Amino acid sequence: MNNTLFDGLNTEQKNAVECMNGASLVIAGAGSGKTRVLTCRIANLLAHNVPAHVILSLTFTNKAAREMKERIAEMVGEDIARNLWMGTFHSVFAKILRFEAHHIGFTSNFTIYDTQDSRSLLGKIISDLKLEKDAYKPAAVQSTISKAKNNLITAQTYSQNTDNHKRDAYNKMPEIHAIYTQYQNRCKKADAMDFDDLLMYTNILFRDNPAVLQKYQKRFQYILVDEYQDTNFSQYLIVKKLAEPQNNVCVVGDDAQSIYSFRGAKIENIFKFSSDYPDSKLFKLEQNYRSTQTIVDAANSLIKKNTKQIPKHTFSEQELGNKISLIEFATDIEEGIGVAREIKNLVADSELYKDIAVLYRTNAQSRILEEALNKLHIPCQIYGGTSFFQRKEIKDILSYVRVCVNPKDEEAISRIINFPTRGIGQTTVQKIVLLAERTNISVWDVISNIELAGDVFNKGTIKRIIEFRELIHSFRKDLSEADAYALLQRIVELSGIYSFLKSDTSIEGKNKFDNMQELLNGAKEFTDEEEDEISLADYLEKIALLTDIDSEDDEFNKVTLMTIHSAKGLEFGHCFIVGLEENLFPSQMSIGRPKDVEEERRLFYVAITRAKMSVHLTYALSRRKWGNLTASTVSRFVEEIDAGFITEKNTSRFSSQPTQESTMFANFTALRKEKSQNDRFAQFKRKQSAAAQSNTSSIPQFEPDNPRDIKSGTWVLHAKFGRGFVESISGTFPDSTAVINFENGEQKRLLLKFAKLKEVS
DNA sequence: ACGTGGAAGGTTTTT
DNA sequence: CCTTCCACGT
Repeated sequence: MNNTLFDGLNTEQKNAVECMNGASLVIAGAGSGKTRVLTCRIANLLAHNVPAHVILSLTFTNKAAREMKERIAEMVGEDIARNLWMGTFHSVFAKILRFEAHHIGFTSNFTIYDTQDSRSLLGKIISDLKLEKDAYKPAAVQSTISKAKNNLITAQTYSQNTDNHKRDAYNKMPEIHAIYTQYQNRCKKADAMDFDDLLMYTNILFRDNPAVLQKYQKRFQYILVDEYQDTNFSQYLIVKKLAEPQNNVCVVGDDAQSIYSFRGAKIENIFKFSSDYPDSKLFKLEQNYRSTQTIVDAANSLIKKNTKQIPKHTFSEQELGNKISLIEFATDIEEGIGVAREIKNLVADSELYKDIAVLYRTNAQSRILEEALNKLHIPCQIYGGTSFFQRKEIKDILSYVRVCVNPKDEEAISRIINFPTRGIGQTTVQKIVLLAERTNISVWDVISNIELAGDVFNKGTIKRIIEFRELIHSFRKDLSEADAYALLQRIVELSGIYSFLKSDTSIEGKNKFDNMQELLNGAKEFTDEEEDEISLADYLEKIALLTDIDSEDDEFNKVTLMTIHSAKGLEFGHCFIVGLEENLFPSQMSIGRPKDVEEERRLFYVAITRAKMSVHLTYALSRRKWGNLTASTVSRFVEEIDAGFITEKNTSRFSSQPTQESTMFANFTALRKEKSQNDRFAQFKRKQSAAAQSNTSSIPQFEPDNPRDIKSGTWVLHAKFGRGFVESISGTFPDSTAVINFENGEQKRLLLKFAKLKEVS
């Protein structure tokens, strides 16, 4: 039919694309062109007159969905591609749940609680139930409940099951069932769902409403699932139910890359696909088009050590390539510097920064690496860590929006009821919550009828609560008319957040103020960008389900720093995999549990196979943990790669002189205070406002230098103040300040990161 | 009600 | 090391 569709596909890929009906399992090794197969398969369906809106394609990140949509749009046109249902499980089914919310006792404006929100609620419940908080750690309780939800065990079934009771008693947390039950009640009363609820309630919706299920079964005639090896039971069942009865379901995955079991993912899903769908076809994509032969063979030699696998033989016909280098360092700091130096070497060999990635097991490792790269002036971008939207000031502002959209949102109310402080203290809040509990209404309902509780609160308190209520009411009035940006602007102003942050003159406070501005700019951009009428609820949902990978854009030439988990599905020319030490990678948590070590091994496999050209492994003999130096040994995984693929370089013997080392160390400890750089959203916005500022100035336009490069004792140009002499620089980036004597006679102390200075001779 | 300071406690990985 | 929690003073 459409021959161009199949151009350049190998036989197996072609077969996988061509097969339209029935169930198919595509085992796609790393770099085997699986995204291509998925996009071509969808394009092929469209070419056979399958309407776009009956195709549901579930991806692992929103970014993957966006990119796939773009590629399909190039093939079949934007008008058609836009009608495809494409996104993560969470975002697609959140959308559906909003349509169908009334069936399960929610409104379409329900809030999505993030990990922080749900943990905070759990903490409250634990203290409400008067349980020992030493035994009941919110994080542990949260993960137990999360696991239950991912296996579709509701609070009710959980409470009835004696096995759960036994296990919880063994873990010294016998009351988890009570916490779970109350947690679900509180969430429902708050019209809120956590991430796991999105999937669980989807299952409940389909289970209890056959007509609704039928509607979506009819709508989604073709279902595609990417990264199937990382689906959990809840997701598995959604797919299974929706696909019935035609079972036009195509799942793509690689058992060797299953790395999310901590989140409930079941590698078994991919193992048993063929028995779940007895008529299913199996396609194996075994040729790796991404990496050199050495990389593929080395990765294979590693993954062989795992016991249970779907048999496959992945191979590369690319060049043989360099061996994998292995470098030992004396300390974690030297490891960072060593990696930075190696990157310099690559760049000297005309490689681009953006084709290089540094991958690590834990986010905590990122700082030292970032410092080292900064030190050698290597541009880099960190993904993950505390995201912009999780910062306190941002969450506080967004909590106002959340309360406007859904006043029952208890977590949001408790964040803002006394922020900025308006004389409604802890005791008052506790009383309100207690009253809500006792009368079985929401916290907002109590606030709405606070006048009736004259015996519980004194007059002044009631007055203040009413003021708060009226404030929210005034925002809600504008909800339908004002766009996200306009309302946010009103919120920060009328709530007092604007003046509160403005009056905080500490460097931290300035940072927060700046973040607030960035949030507003981001909202403006969002409202401007979207063609359709966008509600605040949409804005919130977008933010709630955002991943840091989602906001990635490749236009900057920077080295990528990220966890291996985040690197899933990505590829880079050259990969540095750092911290290959026992108890770090494999993680300490996994050691002793063979199943977990296998997952760590798969994680290492994923890391290696991200690279096209070269892989560099590093480890340090000592590493700082909680401020203490701890000795470490090389990871078992390194030795599991066939030695023939590795060349060893030992630099720990050539480490710097003690004196140099100690000064270097001192510098780094000073640098360590550096924070908040790891946020691409913020950086992106900073860039934008920099551009905006230089346009409005009366001084000739100029490109500011990197603020890190500004030295004291030099002449600089400032957009507003003109020429000036840098008297001194103090503090560490990004909080470093410069005292500058300007030619107009003014002396200013400026935060370097905002000052937009350019050195002049 | 609210800010401060000192002590304790906490690290995988993420939608 | 860095964050969070609690007790105390205002």
